[in-house]
Amino acid sequence: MLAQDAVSIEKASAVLKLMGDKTRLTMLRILADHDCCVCEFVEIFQMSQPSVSQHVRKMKDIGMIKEQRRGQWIVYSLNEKFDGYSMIQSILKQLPDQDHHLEELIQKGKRVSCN
Amino acid sequence: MLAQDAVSIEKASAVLKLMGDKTRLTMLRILADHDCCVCEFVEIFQMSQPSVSQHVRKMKDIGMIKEQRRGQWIVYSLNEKFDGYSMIQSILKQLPDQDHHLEELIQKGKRVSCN
DNA sequence: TTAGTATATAGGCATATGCTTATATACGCA
DNA sequence: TGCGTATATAAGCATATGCCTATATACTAA
Repeated sequence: MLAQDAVSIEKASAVLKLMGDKTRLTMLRILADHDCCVCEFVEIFQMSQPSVSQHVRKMKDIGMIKEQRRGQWIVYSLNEKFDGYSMIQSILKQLPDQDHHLEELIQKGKRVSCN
Repeated sequence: MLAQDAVSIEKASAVLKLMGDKTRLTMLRILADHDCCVCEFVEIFQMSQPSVSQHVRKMKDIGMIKEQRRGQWIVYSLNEKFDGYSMIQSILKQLPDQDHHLEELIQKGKRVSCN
């Protein structure tokens, strides 16, 4: 059972490395509850759009998150088919939810995705 | 229950950052089953002793591992009192055991600690 | 087609990281 | 005490990382 779910050290270290950045970890924790697009992350982290795009790209490249175009926006979400998905989830569920960021976003009228 | 065990994003990202290095992650996976000293890691990773010491130091500084002098050697082990301990364990148990490294060590007659 | 918005990519820069060699410190034992 | 072994620290270097600005691309809607 454990062996079945086992992820290689190489893969795991790559995943953990990406999760070792505070910004990305927060993004992932948010994505665990809410899909988001780049412009929402820009607002939440008060960071330049290219910086957000780069963080998102790294996570997408490795397969942790997936994208779905929705009109003008590209909505990102956790990729439940990623073979490190259960590890990611087991980590994220030990972190405090980041709903305050979403609430702030809504208050500002900047929430885009609807889920 | 989750909230009780929750680790801050800051703390978690610091832990995950350290775990995001393949060498350190392997060390931790080994330590989950066997205490080890620096010279054993040097043998296992075929890496300079200062490099090993630096990896170990980072993990000790943050509190993930603890040390115990045993005569000439300093034996390192996971620190079960670390407040991210359960997160670390939940990650490590999803990784393949690294017993082959220990076996090789014993075969070479380089195993030091006895547990 | 054109303007506006969302996102991606390119290039540059400051800092962080991981490794090395050289050296210092700590302990065990003759 | 003095030597051998184990570990830590210092300094240097090459590469990686995360951020920025500038610019390109993609889509919507007038």
